[in-house]
Amino acid sequence: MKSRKDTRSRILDVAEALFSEHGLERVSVRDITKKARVNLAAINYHFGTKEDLIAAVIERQVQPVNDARLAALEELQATAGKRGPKLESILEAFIRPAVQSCADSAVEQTRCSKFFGRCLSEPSPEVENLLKKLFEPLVDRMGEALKRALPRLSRTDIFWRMKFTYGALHHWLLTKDKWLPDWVEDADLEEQVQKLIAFAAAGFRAA
Amino acid sequence: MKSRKDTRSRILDVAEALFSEHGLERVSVRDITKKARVNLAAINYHFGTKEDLIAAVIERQVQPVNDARLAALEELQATAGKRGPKLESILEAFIRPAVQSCADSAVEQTRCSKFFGRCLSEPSPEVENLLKKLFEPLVDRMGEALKRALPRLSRTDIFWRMKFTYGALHHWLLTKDKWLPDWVEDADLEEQVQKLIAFAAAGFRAA
DNA sequence: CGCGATTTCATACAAACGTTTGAAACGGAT
DNA sequence: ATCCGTTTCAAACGTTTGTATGAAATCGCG
Repeated sequence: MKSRKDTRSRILDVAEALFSEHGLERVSVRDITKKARVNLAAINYHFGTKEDLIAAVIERQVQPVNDARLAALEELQATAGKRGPKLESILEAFIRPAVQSCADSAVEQTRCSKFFGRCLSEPSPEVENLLKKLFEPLVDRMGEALKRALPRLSRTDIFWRMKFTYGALHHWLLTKDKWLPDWVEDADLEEQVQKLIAFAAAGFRAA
Repeated sequence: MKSRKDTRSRILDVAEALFSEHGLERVSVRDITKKARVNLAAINYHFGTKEDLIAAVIERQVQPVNDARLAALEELQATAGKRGPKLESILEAFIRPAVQSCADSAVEQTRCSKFFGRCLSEPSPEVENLLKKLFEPLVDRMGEALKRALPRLSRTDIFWRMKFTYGALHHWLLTKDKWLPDWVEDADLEEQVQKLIAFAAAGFRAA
């Protein structure tokens, strides 16, 4: 019972890293098993199919981030006044866990960000449904909180602006270390987070 | 000389459609040749490798959009006062051509949008370099125009906010017809364009 | 220890992949 | 009609893919 979890989680780690770096489709089960130094059959034994492995990696990556988002949101609402939490705080509750989860993986800061971004454009129907399942509750709660912070905005407007914010966040995570002109002052991560929050907050407050 | 262009462009059309729908990696040359009703070897004959075909599709899709963006930008600057074009106009010059190119393809409105979004997360180094080449001049010109419209903003800030806007645009294009809650009022395309422009403009104007 | 269940292993399989080949069909110019 | 360059074709190539198999190894437990 010891080495099972060892193999299983080693596969998950390596798969996450490789998927992040090269995309879900370009990585073969052989690439994973070789780098994880486990037998080729281990993936099918532990996860079933490659698709199931992908789902497991996504779930392990996305679930805690969205849980953290929901937790941050609840804490905000618990400590907020009768008018609910401030817009910037809500956006931070949404943005920071995604960024944080990257910093946590220590070894390679960009890994999670990249993987995070990848998921969104992988068109396999299974992945799509999984993502829908993982994000639906979050979208609902975020929508409620934002509606309270911006009562003049319609639910539809909030929905679209959430989508815009979402896109900004993920495109930033996916490409923030790429195509950087040399004249860009090397802003650290925290600074960029603040810039994004300010940008989205202003966008939400647009007339 | 007649049927050559016929075959070539039929391959390009089908490839664009299939890549958009299923992603660059999940579509095989056999899928393309079968749907285009051309011989299997036609792709290698006309384009070289599959990678070269991908590059050709991307170039055919992205180049005219970016050309239209640059043209719109130049026209704006020609007719603008001494303070340069308005922020909203600059953003519209950036956003609308991408949307327009989708509407143009008539048959399937979502096709281009999807393909557009796909390119960004396909990590092949060749694709990356091609995209860099295709976007670099646009990023430069946009940066200049925005710097004139927002003189108080640093070039770095403009760069990041352009990235955010870019992400919002492409994520919207990629997912606007997906995961739509039933309570979202069916806003038409033009309305959504205006929402995005307003959102980004406010974001750019943030303190 | 010895037994039953779990995990690892080397190997094999069929299918799908991108690409190549050489001959056949075609086009327009002479 | 003949010729030459271009384009199409059916067939095959060697890899690589995801998955399956059955035996060996390893484990916890009585």
